[in-house]
Amino acid sequence: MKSEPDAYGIDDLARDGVTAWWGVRNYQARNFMRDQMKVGDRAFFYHSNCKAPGIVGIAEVSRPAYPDATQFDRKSRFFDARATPENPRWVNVEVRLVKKTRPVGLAELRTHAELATMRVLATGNRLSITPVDPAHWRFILERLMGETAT
DNA sequence: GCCAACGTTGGC
DNA sequence: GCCAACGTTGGC
Repeated sequence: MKSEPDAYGIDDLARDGVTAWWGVRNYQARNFMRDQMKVGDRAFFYHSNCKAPGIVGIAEVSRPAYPDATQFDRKSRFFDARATPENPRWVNVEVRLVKKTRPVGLAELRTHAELATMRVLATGNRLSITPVDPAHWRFILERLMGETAT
């Protein structure tokens, strides 16, 4: 899950403990939240569009997809006139911080052939949420972070 | 700040 | 349904 640290970084999540992943306005990313992300699923927290892009922590889904309130808020930049409470268009999940990790930078990720097919590393990838292959998950956790995969 | 890549919009 | 134009993302 990508976030710009200037907007909401790992330290914000460390402070809040739990946060709603609102503001996603991309259909593919929405569908991942709506159709695939289950409570207890884990995710890498990735800092994007910043000086040192990369993975900085691990988060866990704490609430499944539900309508994103900002789509109904006329004052929000995420307002969507086509969305109604009866027919919401956008959803968000909630995630909690599992732990901060050492930063595993994008450049470092790219050096590992084992991770070459990671979606988040694909050229031109702009999706804020991408699935992580279990083998990639384990590799990063065990080999790059020195954690025990669960 | 630049620019490549991508998703969305809207004219036709 | 095609596709050009546009806006956004995000690494560098």
